[in-house]
Amino acid sequence: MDDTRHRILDKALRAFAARGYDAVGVQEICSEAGITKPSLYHHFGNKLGLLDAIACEKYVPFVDSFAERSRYRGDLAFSLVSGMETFLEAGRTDPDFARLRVSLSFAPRQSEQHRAMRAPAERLFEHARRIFVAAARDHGNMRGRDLPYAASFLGTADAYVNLLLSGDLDPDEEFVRRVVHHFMHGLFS
Amino acid sequence: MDDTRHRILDKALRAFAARGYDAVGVQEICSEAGITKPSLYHHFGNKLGLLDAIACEKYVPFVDSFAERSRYRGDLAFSLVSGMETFLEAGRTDPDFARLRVSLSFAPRQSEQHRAMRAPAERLFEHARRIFVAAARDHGNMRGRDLPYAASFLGTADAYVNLLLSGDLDPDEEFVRRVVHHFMHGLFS
DNA sequence: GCCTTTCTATACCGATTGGTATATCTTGTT
DNA sequence: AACAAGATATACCAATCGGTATAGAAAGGC
Repeated sequence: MDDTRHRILDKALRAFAARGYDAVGVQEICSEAGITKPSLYHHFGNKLGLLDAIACEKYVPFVDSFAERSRYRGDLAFSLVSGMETFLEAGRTDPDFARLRVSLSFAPRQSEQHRAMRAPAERLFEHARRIFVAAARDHGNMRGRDLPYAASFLGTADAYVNLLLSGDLDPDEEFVRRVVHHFMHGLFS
Repeated sequence: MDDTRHRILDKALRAFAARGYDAVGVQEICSEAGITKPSLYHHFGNKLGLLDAIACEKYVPFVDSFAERSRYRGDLAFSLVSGMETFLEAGRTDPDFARLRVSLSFAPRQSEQHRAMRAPAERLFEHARRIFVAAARDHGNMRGRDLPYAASFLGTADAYVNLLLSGDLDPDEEFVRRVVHHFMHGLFS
């Protein structure tokens, strides 16, 4: 059944998020999902197929959502607030995926995890970059700095998601607005 | 010999940085170091002992260096530039350790890696926080925001280290100064 | 000389790893 | 009712995992 497939993926995601891809055995996922190994391998091919499915079914939609909501339409603050909200809302609605994504955002380059998540992660970076490239047309002195701006913005976003998932933070709208205000106008404003 | 111990740790660090702690077997580290398992276990007790040694002999000095160089002495820009330089210089002088540290900065909380690096990582965060707590005495409207400021600063620093290690960035002094300027005064200045 | 301590290698351990050959069961189609 | 196709289980595989019991070198103190 398709319900089985969903249950397997759910348990796998939870385990990967809690202890990391390599530390979780296939057998454990099967036990948690109440099935046996051949069933898992029927649906996903191999262990890496679980990550691929997560990339396709979770990461890609997340990137799409970020791309659409943060697209520059002439108001940089609006794009950055929307983008940051996308990150934080995803952390609330699907904390397991958010934790996995954050933990893999700086993963070792030769690891299987990094390879599986690489494509959507790079797309995410490109979309963040586009915001600043587009905004530089209206704000000349931003020109040519889109790479460090994108890296800084995403690094900051991941740091806040990490705080959120740790329970050290419960960001409301006002918080997000202030965070972006800091990013745009500095510490003292 | 003490030289053996150092060689083991060096190979372990390189492998962990490239592919992740769980993906690297003890046997592989031994082969790389040109020794056998009992020798490794004599020096480090168990596999986790390798991470503990890295935490003690690499992470702790890094945190100490950051704490001393970034200590607030009345000039926030100077502290932040010094702190950022500590990160980037460490990425240049010891890229393997830097890659491992960055890859573990958002590691799953229940993983062995996270537990081993937790203490120095939390100390690093506390020292970053202290900068902003101290600076808030001179700049009143920063007060009470030290947690998000520290998270954002460290997230940004890790993002730049990650770019540096990927070869997408070769930050000079001017770059660091501008990054901190952005952090303090915003995008447009 | 001898003895103790530190270090290293041979050879092995049980447990778990990812993965599969084969058979059975379920389900919709004709 | 017969059949085909997808889904699940039993039982197994070789390989690798982290770790160790035992014994032989090496080295310093006496």
